[in-house]
Formats: sequence, C-alpha cells, structure tokens
Amino acid sequence: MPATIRDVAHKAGVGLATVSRVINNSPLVSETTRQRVQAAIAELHYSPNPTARRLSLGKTLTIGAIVPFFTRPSFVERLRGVEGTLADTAYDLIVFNVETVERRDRYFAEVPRRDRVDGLIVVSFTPTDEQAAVFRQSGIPVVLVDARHPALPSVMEDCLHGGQLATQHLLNLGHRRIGYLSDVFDDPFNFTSRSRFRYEGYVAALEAAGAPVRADYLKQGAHGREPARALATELLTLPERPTAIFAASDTQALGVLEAAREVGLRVPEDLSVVGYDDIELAEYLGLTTVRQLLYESGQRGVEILLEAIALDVAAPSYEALPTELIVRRTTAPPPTA
Amino acid sequence: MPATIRDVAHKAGVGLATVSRVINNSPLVSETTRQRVQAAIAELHYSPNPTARRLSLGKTLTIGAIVPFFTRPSFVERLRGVEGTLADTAYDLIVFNVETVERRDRYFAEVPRRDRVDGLIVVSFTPTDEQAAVFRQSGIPVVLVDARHPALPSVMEDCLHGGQLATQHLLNLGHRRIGYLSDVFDDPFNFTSRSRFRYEGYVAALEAAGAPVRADYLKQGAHGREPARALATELLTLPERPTAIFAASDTQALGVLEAAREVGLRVPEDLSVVGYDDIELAEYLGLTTVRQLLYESGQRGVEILLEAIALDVAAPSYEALPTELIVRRTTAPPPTA
DNA sequence: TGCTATTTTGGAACCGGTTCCAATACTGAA
DNA sequence: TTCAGTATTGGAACCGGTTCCAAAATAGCA
Repeated sequence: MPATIRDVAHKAGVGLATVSRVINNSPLVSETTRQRVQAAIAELHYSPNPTARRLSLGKTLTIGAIVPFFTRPSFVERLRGVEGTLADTAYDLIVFNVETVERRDRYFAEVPRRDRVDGLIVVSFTPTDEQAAVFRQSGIPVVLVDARHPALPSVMEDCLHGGQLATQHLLNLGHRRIGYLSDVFDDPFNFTSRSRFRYEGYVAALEAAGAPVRADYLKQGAHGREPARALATELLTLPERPTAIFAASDTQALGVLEAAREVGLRVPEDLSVVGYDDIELAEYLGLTTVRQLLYESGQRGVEILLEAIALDVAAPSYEALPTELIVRRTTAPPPTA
Repeated sequence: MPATIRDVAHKAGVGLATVSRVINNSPLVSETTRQRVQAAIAELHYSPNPTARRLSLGKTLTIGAIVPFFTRPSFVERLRGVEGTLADTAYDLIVFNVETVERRDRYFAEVPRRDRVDGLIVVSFTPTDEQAAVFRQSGIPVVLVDARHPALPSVMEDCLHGGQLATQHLLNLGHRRIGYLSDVFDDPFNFTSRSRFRYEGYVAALEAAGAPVRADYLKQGAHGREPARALATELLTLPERPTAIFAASDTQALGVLEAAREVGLRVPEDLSVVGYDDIELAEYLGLTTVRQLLYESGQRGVEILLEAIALDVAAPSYEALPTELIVRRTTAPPPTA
C-alpha cells in the first residue's frame, strides 16, 4: 500500500498539517522542517492521493471534452490542441466521444456537473438554447470550440471570412460562374452552421464583385465524398455549368474531383475546385483549400476555460480565429478567360 | 450546492447507511423504505458525488490510455475502440497523448499508479523490460494494444500473418522479385517491431515459395511518405529492380506510388504495390493493402483490462487479431509474366 | 404470549487529503 | 529578565461517500 500523509508526518516527526504545507509549498514552514519532511517524503516514495485531494478541495481537477472526435480528422486535430494545452497543467482530460445523437444527449445531460468536471470543452456542437441554459446552470464553465452560442464563450474560425477568401480567389482568377457545394445547413448534430457561414462569405464575395448568386449553383446533401460526387455531377451537367466549385469541405471537394473526372473535365483547366479544411489528403492531391487553425482552436478553448475557472466567471464571448487560403493546383483561370 | 447523501437521509427520515444501500441497490432494504428514499432522491435531484465515492471505495473508477493518438490515423481508430467500449461502463477514460519521447517517459512514470487509474491501456508502444517491470509493480493491470511484451497481457494483430498475406498475394500473381520497404525496426518510440514481424511474414512467404530473399530488396528509413519515396526510388533504379514492393504502411506505399510515377513506371502494369493499414486514402487511391481490426483491438484491450481488474490478476497473455488482405487496383501480374 | 431467528436499520469509523484556529516557539525591544 | 509580537506548528473538523457492527424491529414458532 502506498504511503499516506500520516505516514510521512509520523516518520518526519511533525503534524500532518505541516506535511500538507510542504507538499503545497506554503511559505509557513521553516526551512529545517521542510527539509526533514522532504526527506521523509523521498524515503517513503510518497505522493499525495489525487482522489483525496479532489474531495478535500472540492474540485475535480479534471476537464471534460465532448467531441465527435473520430468522425472527421479536423476534430481530432482540435482535440489535440485541447490535450496538448492541458498536459502542462494539473488537470486531467476526460474524453467523451460522440458518434450518435443519443450519446451526445446523454453526455450533455450527465457530464456538466460540478462534481464530475471543473470545466467542459464542447467541440463542434452548436447547442440549442435549452442546452446552453443547462450548461450555464451547471455551475461550471463551458467553452465551445468550433461552434458559437450567444450565451457561452466560443472560439471559432472565421468561416465567413474563409468563404470569402475562397470565393475571392476564384473571382480574382476571372471566374464568374462559381458553384457552392456543402452539407445541409441543419443536420441532427448541429454541426454545420459552419457551412452556412461559409456560404454567407461566398455570397458576400460574389455580391461585392457584382457577380450573380444563382440558386441552381447551390447544392447540398449529406456529408461525404460520394454524396458530393453526385451533387457535383448535377452541377457539372447544368446547361450553363459553373467554371469553379467551392466545396465546404475537402472531403466534398474530393467528390467534386471525381465527378469532374467522370464528366471528362480537366482540373484546373476546365474546372477550378476549392476545398475547405486542408486535410492531409489535400496536400497530396494539390487541392486548393482553406486552412483553419485547428490545433490553436482547441488550445484557445482551454485557455479561455482555465481562465474562467480561475476567475469563476464564464462570460459569453466570441473569438474568431483567422483562416488562410492555401493555393495549390486545382485552381486556374476559367477556360474562356 | 448539490444535495449530499445526508440531505437525502434527513429528508427521507432514515440513516445515511440506508440511503447508501438504496443507491447501490443492496437487497438489504425493505421495499417501503426504498421508495421513501427514492422519492427524497428525486425531490432533491440528488446524485452521488463521484469523488467521494472513489475515495471511499479506494478505486479511481478511471482507466488511463497512453496513446500516440494523433500521429497516425490508425491509433485514433484503436483509441476509438477503447473509448467506445468504456462508454458503457462506470469508468471514465483519461487520455494521455504522446508525441515526444519525453512525454512518453513522463506518462510511463506518472500514470501507472493505484491512486491515479484502476487500469491502463498502452497503445502502440512496446515497453522495455524495465518499463514492463514498472508496470507490473504498479499494482494495476496494464494491457498492451498493438504491441507485445512477454510480461504483460497484449492484444496485437497478427503482423506476421499480415506480411505473409501480402507477400503471398504477390507471389500468387507471379512475382518473384519483391521488395520490402519499412521504417527502421527500432525507433525511439519502439513503435515498429510491427514492421519487423511483417518482414518476418514476408520472408516466411518467400521462403515457402522458394523465392529469393535479397538483402538489396530491403529498404528502411524514417516513417513518412517522403522518406519512403526516396527509398523506393533506390529500389526502382536497381539494375534488377523488383517487380513488386510491399510497404509496411499505406503512408509509405504512397511514397512508393510517387516514386513509380517519377521513374516512369505504371502501376500495376510495371510495378505492383501493396500497403498496410487500409487508411482512408487507400480506398480513394485503390491501393491494395492489409487491413487490421483496429477498433476491435482497442475493444479487446479494454475487455481484457476490465477482466483483470475484476479478477485482480493481470496474467501475461497474447492475443492475435486476424488481418485481411484488401485487393484493389495496385497489384497485377509482373510485366514479364 | 414469550422467546429466538431473521430482517432492517443507523451510528460511527474510515478513505486521505486541506485548512481553520488555537497553542507553542521564537524574536527583539524594554 | 519580561513581555508583546511574529513565526511555526499540530489538533481536529471537514469533504461525501461506504461499510462494519451492534441495535432495533419484525417474523416465526412453540
């Protein structure tokens, strides 16, 4: 059995309060006593029991992260930012992976409790107003990463700007007929108001350039390469097909590339394609895309959370992370230009 | 402040021991008392404080997972198996991500402690004998997933068989000059005895078929596409180049494909390529590869761990998970055949 | 009805820390 | 040398559960 603080106190010939002070390096201990206690600690290989500490302090010294972390690589990268930032603190990270709506609801109900975690990071889920209210009433700070709610602190990349960047790039190349392809704006997970913001950026860029925003150039479907391929085929067989397609994710951009191949269009000569996310594959395939600060988003989320814990307030806030356009080999001037 | 067990006891007019019995549905409570207590619990929205429970029980109700989880997609998939299996139990999962040797050593030293976790899953690290000894002395069960050590319970795919499968496939197609490309057998993380086992499978298959095992057909270097590309180029510019290359990972197989393209060899007409892992990209590119039961490996690891915790013994064991050959479009008979 | 056997029940100790508060040990000045 | 004032120290209560053990309540049987 491991040594307890009482064993140390006994061996060092001091009271337990003194040992506790040494452990938490309080200045209220004389140098000689400190050394005596430290010798005892070393001799007994003592290290404080975390559970007892938690109970006594009334804190869990634990941060929870609710993440759909396996469904897309970008979530994993954000989680990595969370883990990496927490690793240098005294907090443990408990991971709650969500792959179904049921699991999400279960975690949303069970995890945000004072005696379970000291703070909670929620990645890529936009809570409903009721859920946000539950978070607020839980008494622990909850920070959203890659999502946004007016009642909660949020860190999110600037999708609107990202959409603008991508579209502007295509406009600069001379494109005027630019399609937009994404998953549906409202899915059961509430993932994707992101693609809505990207769409808004797309629209803003088009309007600023005086280019038409055509309803038949907007295609939406389930997430994934295959559905995107089908949608892209529809776009590319329109009587007046777009000369460029902006896909709301790289995965979907892959579907677009496939569709182009099938239809017999060369990329980028006949068709320009821009993705979003900059997944590993994007570099391999030379896909022009928008890169987000994924790791940093998790990092900032944790920083905000730890601050909220320290100050015991979690004021709603919104922090936008910049995005960056990565120009590779799938974009070029339109064929007629 | 949330209600405590004493609040419930007071409200229900019973002693705390009785409330505790109701919570842990002990049979030693009369039906009427049980209902009275349950009413009080419901009314106060009581739920037991996990930290207090842990301290009292002397268990952490927590499982730790030390994983290099972001460095490769396959690790994430295994971790997913761990998380998914734990989600239906009373255990929390604390994740320790390792990206540097320092972090690994720190976690190996700090995490396997009775008062920290009840059990530990170590993914994709082969411990040294000293490390294994530390694990055993920690007093908590430690299960290796995707690694193996004679002193510890281990779950690992049958690499040898995987290597055999891939090589046999190429032999069946008529290849006799088959190269093997992998990372070095010993790296600082001790990841890769896996590629050694795969190599052994490769050798076994060649020998069984009476095909030559040539030293100049074995190339090793750092993991990653780029180093693999360089190594493959060496292989492909040999005076008598191999007609097929078996790469120890899909990532490295990508490098082989690039090298083939640069050297002007068509795949699979001039060169057959087999990878290992079946990463997402493999399907996209039509890469023939060996698939492992990644999710299942994490799952089995947890099952073994929970059993060891329940029985309070962690006998060394080794469980091999089957592998499967996925034939796609990068393998064909050799050009001369 | 009386007495033992069996259920139920509650008190109190315990898990291993932290911290308030009073007690003790020092310090320097008078 | 005495005494106030400060620096150290230790005892005990507390965090919120679980569980041993003895006591109380009920049941069963003569």
